[in-house]
Amino acid sequence: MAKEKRRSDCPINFALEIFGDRWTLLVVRDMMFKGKHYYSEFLKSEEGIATNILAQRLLTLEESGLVVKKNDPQHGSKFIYKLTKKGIDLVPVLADMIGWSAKYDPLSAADQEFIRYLNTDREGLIKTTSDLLLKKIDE
Amino acid sequence: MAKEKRRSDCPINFALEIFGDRWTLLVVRDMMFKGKHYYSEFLKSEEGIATNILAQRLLTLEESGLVVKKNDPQHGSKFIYKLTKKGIDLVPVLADMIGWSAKYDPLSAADQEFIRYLNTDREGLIKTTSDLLLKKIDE
DNA sequence: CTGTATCCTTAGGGATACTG
DNA sequence: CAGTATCCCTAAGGATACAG
Repeated sequence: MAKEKRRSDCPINFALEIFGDRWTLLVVRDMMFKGKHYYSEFLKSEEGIATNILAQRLLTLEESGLVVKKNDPQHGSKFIYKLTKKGIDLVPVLADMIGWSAKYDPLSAADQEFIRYLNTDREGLIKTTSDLLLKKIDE
Repeated sequence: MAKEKRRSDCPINFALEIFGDRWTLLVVRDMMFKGKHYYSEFLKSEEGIATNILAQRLLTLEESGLVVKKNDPQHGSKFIYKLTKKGIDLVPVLADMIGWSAKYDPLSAADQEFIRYLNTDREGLIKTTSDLLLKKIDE
């Protein structure tokens, strides 16, 4: 967890060093498309992330500035995790990944409405999704 | 390397199981944006991939159908690696990753012309890049 | 509920030597 | 040149227990 020297200044490498692993983007997905905000909600996702891994990824997501952790006024002792603008700006990347998988994965469980929206009005989809998330930042 | 059971049918998970690691997309990047086609060219990239890792990733990329390996008629004993349509269809994902990193990485070495093209005419950029790569398939 | 801590196993990966 | 094969070490990750 100590800060490692980056391997290069290539933008693809920069992105990979933040979310180039098999768990980080699943947590982002949960916040981005499934409206999840709580630790216990992430834990319940079907891929079955381990509690120590989840805690670790939430921490690095926070350190990278993609996520903020706040005390949740509503639920008292609970914490709430939200995407920042920097995190929300990954909507296009995730959306395109979904589109690609929907095209090539025979078993894809992608939401068909989402895919049609993506294919007919990508800009609109991204704006709608992003605006919804941006509004949540200040709640 | 044995086929593992997938963790879920989520499209994001599908994508991550193919290229959700710290090396695969760097190899794809080399083919997609740097015009690299040979093993030795990938080895030379500045991130310094190890030879065993490179061989392994090229194999899984082939198995996933993103890359094809052919004997290179020009160079005799050499092999040439090319992106397939399935691989080329990742251009939007990589392009958006580059755009995101260029925005948030202070040290980003992203090509400025590329970024301006991306921000002013994303569709055009994707089409130009993809068409170029598609033409190579049958060479 | 939200994590830490621990233990243990496996996968990832660097270095290097070697083969067709 | 294009890999394989080793060796060895570290990081990733699963299971489970426990603490604030």
